[in-house]
Amino acid sequence: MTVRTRYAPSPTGGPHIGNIRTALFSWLLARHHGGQFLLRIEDTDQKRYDPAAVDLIIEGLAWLGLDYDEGPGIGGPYAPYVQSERRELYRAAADRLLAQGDAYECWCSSERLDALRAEQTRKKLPPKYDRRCRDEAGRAASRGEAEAEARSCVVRFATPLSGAITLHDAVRSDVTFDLATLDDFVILKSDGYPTYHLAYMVDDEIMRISHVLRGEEWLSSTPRHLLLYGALRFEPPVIAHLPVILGPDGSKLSKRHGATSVFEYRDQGFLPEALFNFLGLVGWSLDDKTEILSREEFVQHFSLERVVRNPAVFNVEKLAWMNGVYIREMPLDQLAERIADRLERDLPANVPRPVDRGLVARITPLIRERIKLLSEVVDYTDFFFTDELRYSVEDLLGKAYRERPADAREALGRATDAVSALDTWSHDGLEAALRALAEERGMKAGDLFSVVRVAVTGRRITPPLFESMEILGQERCLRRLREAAEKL
RNA sequence: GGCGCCAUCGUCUAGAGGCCCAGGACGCCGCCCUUUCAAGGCGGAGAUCGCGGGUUCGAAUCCCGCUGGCGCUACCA
Repeated sequence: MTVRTRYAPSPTGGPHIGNIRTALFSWLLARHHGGQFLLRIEDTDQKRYDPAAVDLIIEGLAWLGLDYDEGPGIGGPYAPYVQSERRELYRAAADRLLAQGDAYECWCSSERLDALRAEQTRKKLPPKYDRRCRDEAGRAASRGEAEAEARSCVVRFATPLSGAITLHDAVRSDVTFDLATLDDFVILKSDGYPTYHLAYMVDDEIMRISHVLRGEEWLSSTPRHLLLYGALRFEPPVIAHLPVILGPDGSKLSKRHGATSVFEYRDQGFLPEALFNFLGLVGWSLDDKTEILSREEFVQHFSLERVVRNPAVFNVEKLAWMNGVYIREMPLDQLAERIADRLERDLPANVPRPVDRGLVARITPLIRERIKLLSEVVDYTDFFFTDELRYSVEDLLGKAYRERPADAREALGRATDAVSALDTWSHDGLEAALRALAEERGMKAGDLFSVVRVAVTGRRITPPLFESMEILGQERCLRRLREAAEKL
C-alpha cells in the first residue's frame, strides 16, 4: 500500500503553527515511506472564508520546504483539490445515505435549535439535537413550518441509539466511545455545503488517502467518522491524533499567546530550517539526546510510533536557541545572503538599496555567532551603512569615564593620533597601536577600547572593534573619532 | 454538566519491571576564555517520576481509584 497523506487546512487565515506541525508530520510520514503528500483546501465554511488565505497557506508550505505532489495550482489525478469545487460529490454521498436510511432531512429552525440547547444547558443536560425530524411525523411538522418561512433543510446522520465503537488510533491505545452520547450531527448544511465530517472523508476516499493525521481536538468527533465510514462503505484510513500545542499558560496555543502564524516567525527572523527542526520535535523525538536533525534525517527516521501522546507547551526560547545553532552552522555565503535581505528591509530608509553585498560578506563572519535571530542583525551592523550615529554622551563615557569626561576627551585625542599614524590599516595593527597607547598612558585597555567603540560605531555592543574598524576604513574612523571628541 | 485524552526537572523530552535514589536539551547560576556582546569549554542547582492503593522478590514503567490539566460538546474546522 502506498502511503498518501494530506494537509487539508481551512482557509480562514494564515498558516497556524499548530496546523503546520500536523502538515509537517504528514509530509514526513509520506516522504519516509516514499509516498505522496497532497494539499487540499477545505473551504466549506463560507462565513469564515478568507480569500487571501489560500496563497498564504501555499507560501507557508513553500517557505518550510513542505512540497506537495498534488494540490491546487499543480493539479493531479483527483483534481480539483478545493472542496467548494467538488460539491456534487458530497451531495451524492449525502443522497446515498438518505436513500439507505442512514440520514434524514432536518427542517428545524436555528431558533428552535438554540432554544433547545439553552434549555438543556440550563438543566445541566448534555446539549444534543432531540431528533425531532428523525421520524416521519416530526419531520412533516417541521417541514410545514419551514416551508411557510421559505427555509431549506440540512441533512443529519442518523446515529445508532446505543452500542459502542472503538477507534484504533495509531498514536494512542484503543479508544472506545459510547454511541448513546452522540447526537445526529449535520453532514450537509442548508446552503448545500457539506460539513467537515462528510467532506473530508469523501475526498480522502476518492484521493486514496492512507493515513489521516490531525490534531487531538478531533478525537471526540472520531466515533461519528467511524460510523460514517461504515455507512458509506469506505475503508477507514489509519488515523493518528497528534498532541495539541499549548501556549505558556497551558491552554491551546492561540493569538493571545503571541505569534501563531508561521509568517510571524519568519518576520521575527527565524530560519525555516530551524522552525522545521523545532516543530519536528514537538510531539516527536528520535532518542534521548538528538536535538539537531537535518531534513533528511527527519525523513529517514520519522515514525508514528515515536509520536508522544501528551500535549506540548511551545517553547519559543528553545526555538531561538536552535535558530542560533542553524545560523552558526550555515555556510557563510548563504548566511550573508539572508543577512543582506534582512538589512534591505531593516536599515533606515535613507540608506541606499540594494545594500553592498561585498560589505555584507565581510561583516557576516563578525556577527554570526552573536545573533540568534536575523532581526538582531541591524542593531549590530547599522554603523557600517550609515554615518548617522545616535549615541549620547553618557554612552560615550560609559562607566569608566562617567566622572571624568576630560580624560575621555584626551583618550580619544590620543587614540586618533595613534590611529592616524598607521600606514597599514589592519585590525592587528589597530589593536597593537591602541594597546600600546593604553600601556603608555597607564589606562586600562578595556576602558580605552570602550570609548573608541562608541565613537566609531555609536553603540556599546558591537562586533569585534578592530575588525569593524578595518572594514570601516581609516578615513571614516578618524572622522568619527574627531566628532566624538567634539561632543565632550 | 456529559464524553474523551493526558500526567517524568520551570519547559521539551529519554525511559516499554531490575541498567534509573531517573539520562539529554532549552532556560537559570557559577567559573574559564575575552576589547563590548556573543559563541565556546568546564561545573552546578533543578523531578521523593501528580496523589493513594494494589500486583510483584523488585514499578517511573502493569492494574484500580482519586486529583489536576487540556480537548470536544455548532448548519466552525
